[in-house]
Amino acid sequence: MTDPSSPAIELAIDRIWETLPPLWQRLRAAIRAYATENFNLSVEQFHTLRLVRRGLGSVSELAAEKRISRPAISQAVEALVQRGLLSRTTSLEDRRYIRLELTPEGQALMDAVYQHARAWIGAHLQASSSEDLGAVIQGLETLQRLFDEPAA
Amino acid sequence: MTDPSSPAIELAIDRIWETLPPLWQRLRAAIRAYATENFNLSVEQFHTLRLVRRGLGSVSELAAEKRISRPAISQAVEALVQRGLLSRTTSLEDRRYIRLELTPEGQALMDAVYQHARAWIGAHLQASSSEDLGAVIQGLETLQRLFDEPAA
DNA sequence: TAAAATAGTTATGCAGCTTAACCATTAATT
DNA sequence: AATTAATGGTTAAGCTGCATAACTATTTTA
Repeated sequence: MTDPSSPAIELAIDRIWETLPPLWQRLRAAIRAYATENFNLSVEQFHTLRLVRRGLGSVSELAAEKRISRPAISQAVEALVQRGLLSRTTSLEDRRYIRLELTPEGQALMDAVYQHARAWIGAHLQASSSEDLGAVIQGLETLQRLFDEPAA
Repeated sequence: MTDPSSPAIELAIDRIWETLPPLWQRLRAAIRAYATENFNLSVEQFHTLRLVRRGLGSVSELAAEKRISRPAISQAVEALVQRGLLSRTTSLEDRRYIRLELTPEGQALMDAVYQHARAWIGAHLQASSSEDLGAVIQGLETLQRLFDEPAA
């Protein structure tokens, strides 16, 4: 444990502010440039499909993960179903529950976009030493662990 | 330099994907909960004010930093000027240029919200060892450096 | 069996972004 | 010096993504 107002914490807070928002903006911009142009897919739609691909299989789960309302996800899912990228299947055990899955077309589209996003990230990481990569990986792992749960 | 398709790069890419979006979502949610409730200020408005506070002083600079269109920033700025949080001053040297500044009220509001956001981050970092903090700081510094420029 | 909880949708409205078209001012071209 | 191009900013119209409120359908609980 560390003193709440220690200089190290202050430093980390500033670093988070200076790094996270711009990096996220850039990643979004890179995806937007590719996905909208080639597939007419928005960043948020990509994000939603990505979570389904990762195994989140219902409106409620998606809403919780993205920290937005269920209606918002419901509408986003509807559009993706209309486009044939997602499928909805009512569960037989619990008929309230509607399972979401990528269609084959959705799969293929995600493979392409995800591939491109990885290439974009990879292009930046190519200029890095192995020490750099280690630092990035370890720093992000630590961040993930620290922020995974609600604050103490 | 590292091989573009090395396992370490792949690992870093996955880690970025798994960490960045959820962390950003959570930070946004924390700001939203506080800033909208107490000041009726949206996350994007906060973000814009924050950049002005950091020294970005024109519509074009803000648009470039946020990677969005000038009209979008222009409208956002207009709303903030209406609310008395930002001031616009036409430059005397170059009369196309309109300098943006926080008003005293804007300053005060930013101090309060920023303070709260820092507290939110700090609350998570309290549970961290000094090694954790070091890893976070170094990892983010490295990320910032690697992504600061366009990809090679 | 009635009440409460859970999963999802529909309706309505607002905020924030886009592109296209525009004005004003300054810099570059000739 | 006059014309053209570039820069900084705004206005207009339209779309996406989000919110809350109110609703249906199903399952759980009391």
